[in-house]
Amino acid sequence: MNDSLPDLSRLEMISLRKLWSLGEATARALQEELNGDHGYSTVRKILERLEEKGAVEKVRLEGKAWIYRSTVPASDMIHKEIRRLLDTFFDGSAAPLVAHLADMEAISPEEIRELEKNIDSQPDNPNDKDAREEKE
Amino acid sequence: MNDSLPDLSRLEMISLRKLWSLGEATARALQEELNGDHGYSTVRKILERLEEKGAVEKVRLEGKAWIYRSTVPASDMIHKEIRRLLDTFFDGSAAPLVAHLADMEAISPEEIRELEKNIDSQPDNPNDKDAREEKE
DNA sequence: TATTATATGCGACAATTGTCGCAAGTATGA
DNA sequence: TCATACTTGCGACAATTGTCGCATATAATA
Repeated sequence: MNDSLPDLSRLEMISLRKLWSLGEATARALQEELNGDHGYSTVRKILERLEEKGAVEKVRLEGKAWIYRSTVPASDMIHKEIRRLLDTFFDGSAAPLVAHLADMEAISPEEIRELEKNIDSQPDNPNDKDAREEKE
Repeated sequence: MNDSLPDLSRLEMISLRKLWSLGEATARALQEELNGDHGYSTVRKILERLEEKGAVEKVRLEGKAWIYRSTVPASDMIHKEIRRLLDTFFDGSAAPLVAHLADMEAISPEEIRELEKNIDSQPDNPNDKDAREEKE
């Protein structure tokens, strides 16, 4: 039901993902988790914006530094992104994605075929817009 | 192979995708294909930028209007985007994506299990000697 | 041919995104 | 207690993205 998940930029998404993995972290810890690909100030700004967007919260202080934690369920956000990819490239249907996955990963064709059958028989993807339906 | 695919914005991606479907199209036709969600000037600007990025070319004139066509293979671009999603959320591995897909689409568990096995046995995860985690 | 649509080339702009720098506050150890 | 190390709070900026408007050019047609 979380259709109110915030829109995040690519870097914000990557950062949030790291937070999910870490559980919680200081800006410094996150910066390190990002392999130093981004400066400390940059990471702090990202965290600041994630907080503004309501995707993260300052939990408490560890010494002098704030500790952050994600406030959005990983699965919800991931589903939303998968949905976006599905909508963008395949009119919302999952079967073509699996086909591409097979092409990329060389998954055995038989299983893919069965899988596709199952996906196609699902009453879940009208062309797009909102077909937000879940069960959690 | 084509790692030199241009980085496109969300709207540019959506537009390019429509061009793949249409084969080729004028700015006007594309604008209509986008369901009027975006103004004519906006669509023209998107096309202009896609051309600057080398993702699209002006093919010829139809009357007074330019006709555009994608210059990048759909599959390459789609693979790149799938890869991005995989890298962002699953350290590059496809199995978790399929699991989420199953959760979203209610694909039968058995087939997913087999599929996952196949994906995991593939040599697809170079740079990331990652860790397996999440899935709540 | 003069009018009327419709395109084009370009410029403009606000919002978003990725990047930093710096003054000022604070925990810690010498 | 003071210096050192590390934080925070903010501001700044350039690049990107999404959106348009307008003057000019041109095809269609009255």
